[in-house]
Amino acid sequence: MEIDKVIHEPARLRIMMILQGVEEADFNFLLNTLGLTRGNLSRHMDKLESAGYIKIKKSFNGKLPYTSYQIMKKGLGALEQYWQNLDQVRKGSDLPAE
Amino acid sequence: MEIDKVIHEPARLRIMMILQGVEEADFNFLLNTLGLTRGNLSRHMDKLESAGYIKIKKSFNGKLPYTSYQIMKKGLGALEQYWQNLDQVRKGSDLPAE
DNA sequence: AAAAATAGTTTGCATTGCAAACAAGTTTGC
DNA sequence: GCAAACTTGTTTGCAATGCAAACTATTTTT
Repeated sequence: MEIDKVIHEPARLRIMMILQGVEEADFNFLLNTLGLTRGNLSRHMDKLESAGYIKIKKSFNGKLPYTSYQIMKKGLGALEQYWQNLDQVRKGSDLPAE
Repeated sequence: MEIDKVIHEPARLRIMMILQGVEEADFNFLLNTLGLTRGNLSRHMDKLESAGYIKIKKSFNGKLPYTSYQIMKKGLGALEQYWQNLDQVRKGSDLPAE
């Protein structure tokens, strides 16, 4: 049993928990909600996209760029698995000779 | 609410969960149980000691050095707090405007 | 038209996890 | 009895990562 490092990072875990509950969320919403710097948020989203956990949707809001994010099936599955794995650790049932 | 990075590292979280349940555990027991390298384990234990979460007890088993570890009150508290914080994240109740 | 704001991205640094190399002694084999 | 191999850890060095400052590109304000 391996803890998923992509999800384990607290900022990304929070992002995944947010995305799990909504249709989609945009850059500024996440920024305000999480209190990260923009650079930091940008990198985290890249990482989540590289893992195939979210989709980045770029468009324009009027003339300004507008970026929003959507969790993907793979991301939902990974998130669920993550919590299950953590439950195992919590119960101690990840140790041999239980 | 801040996730405790000292505990958050999966290897150290497992170590803390083990130490929580026993009087004390020695180096080789942790080594075999967790499947880390010796160097890696040594560093993790240093980190936990620096945080004041465990006590390192050095003695001799016959003529060979023998190192064992014991969780401290501060460590127990931090571990409990850690799980509480993670529960908050899980419930989404760490977000503003809940 | 210059200055400030918006919306992100890229770069660079400091920290950290990890294993290889090292240290210090002990036991085994010849 | 001494060299080789084992035990028990620690230290060193590298690669990856989180983080914020600096940058890009465009738009809005003054």
